[in-house]
Amino acid sequence: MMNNSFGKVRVRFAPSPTGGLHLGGVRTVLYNYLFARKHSGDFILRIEDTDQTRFVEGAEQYIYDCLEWCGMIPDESPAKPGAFGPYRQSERKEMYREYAEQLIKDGHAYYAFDTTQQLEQMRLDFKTEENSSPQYDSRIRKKMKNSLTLLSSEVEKLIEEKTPYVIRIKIPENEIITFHDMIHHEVSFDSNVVDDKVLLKADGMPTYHLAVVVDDYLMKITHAFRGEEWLSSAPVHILLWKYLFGLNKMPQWAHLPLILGPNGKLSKRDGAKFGFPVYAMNWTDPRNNEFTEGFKEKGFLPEAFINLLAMLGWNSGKEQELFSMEEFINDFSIERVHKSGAKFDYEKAKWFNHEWIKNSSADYLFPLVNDLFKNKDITINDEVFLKKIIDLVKERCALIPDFYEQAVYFFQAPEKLDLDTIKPKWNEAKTNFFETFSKKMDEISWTTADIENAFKNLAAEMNIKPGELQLPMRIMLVGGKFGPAVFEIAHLIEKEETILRIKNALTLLNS
RNA sequence: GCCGCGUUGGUCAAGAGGUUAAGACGCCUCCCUUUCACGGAGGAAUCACGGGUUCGAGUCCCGUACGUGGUACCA
Repeated sequence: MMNNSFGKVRVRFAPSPTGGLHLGGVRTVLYNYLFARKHSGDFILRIEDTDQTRFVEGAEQYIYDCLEWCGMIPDESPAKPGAFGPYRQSERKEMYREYAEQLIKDGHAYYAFDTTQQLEQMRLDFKTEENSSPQYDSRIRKKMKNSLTLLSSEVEKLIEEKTPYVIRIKIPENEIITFHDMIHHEVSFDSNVVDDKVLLKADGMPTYHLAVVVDDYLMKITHAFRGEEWLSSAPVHILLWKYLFGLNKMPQWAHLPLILGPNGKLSKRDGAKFGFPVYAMNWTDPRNNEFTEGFKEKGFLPEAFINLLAMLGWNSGKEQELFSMEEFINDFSIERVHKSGAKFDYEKAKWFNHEWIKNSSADYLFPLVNDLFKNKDITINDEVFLKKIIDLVKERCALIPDFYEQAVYFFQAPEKLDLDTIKPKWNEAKTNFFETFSKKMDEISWTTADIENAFKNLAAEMNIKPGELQLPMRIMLVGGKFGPAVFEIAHLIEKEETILRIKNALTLLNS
């Protein structure tokens, strides 16, 4: 897909490094990434750190880590500069001013000297019932302290005296600003309800509005995808493009629908409240040590995370729900992204992960499960054995940590036995059976089939239904009512361990 | 308040004027399995509301309601 005067497709993800990367953010990256790959374009990471008061230590590195975990490495970024650097807006500070000055020269912007207090006063003074929050607009600006109301000599004087000022865009009156959005199609705004946004702040830094337009131009961005929360400020950006570079050079816009929580917009509070992660990876805010859980650490596979995110707001039109990144790249189209926000459903998210775990090989899962056990102080020496166990239990695991409960009894005797389920029906005959069975084990060649045969033959001999013995056997070995075939388990934990666990259980049952 | 955007089962969604309104998650029943899961077969459950347009509307138009975003020298 070609765009305007540029050849190659270039898209960007432009987060501000303020900490955490939530579901919606990752999905924005994803759609950018898929689009870039689909059209053999470039995927750029630009750090939008123009608000120096919100800088958070480690936040940029965290973004790289998340992108790497998800398998979406940018082609150009602060860490891997291309030909359009620098890639941090704070390092581009000097580039923005000339564009702001140009706008003033052309009559599309002006200096404003109002202090914060004066702005607050204005909002108070002009507040009415019909207008609960007055904006700095075409009507109000005539009453404020700016280069539109001041004499040019006064303006020069103020600037000479180093009076702090900002540069504001001068929104035209009575214009309908219309633009095409790849998802929403035609969107239009009345310029009379758009305010004169600050373009250049008193500290010389641009606001998002100026920076995004200038950088998208300078970086030759062809398609700009961002969250729908930006739709309301789109008219400012459109105007800026028109005044600065020409609408024909403007990237195509796509405003992505929001991802919602169980009641309304998704917040990190929802995570704590409903017990699901909202960030890609664990994040601890260095300012207050506030911890927010991540999908990675919760036990999600990155493939599953990507998969579930992609399906939240986009659909291929086919029945297929499980997609690899390659398949997504192949099938993705921005036109099929939905207009409306999607509510995040943790149950469905787990289903995706479960499917991915089931479909993953033991080789792939091994490092994750191995780490899990290591963190629980269980060292596994036999890699081949663990992989066998992984294949045996993976269909029972929705999240990686589930492997612990589902497999720990292969490595150590269960700490607690669910005796309550067998005690009511326990009797001497059963004790007798298990004692006899333990003694007979030496005669059994220790294969799953032989154990089962011996077990069933003895049950028949002693006139007990095998079914009444199998559950007790399971609880003795596993601790609870779960896990794969019980004779398979006996086979895998070996004869001595089997005898030992039966013996211990018998002691408990008869005490 | 004002402005923008949106609205198909509880959730994700297919659907682009004529369908018995797909499919998935979750829930329920049954089968498989004398465990749990996997797998298989069924089931309950939806076009926000009201007006138009049309022979015919989930699909087009208008209004209302509801949701959501913006309304910062934050992004």
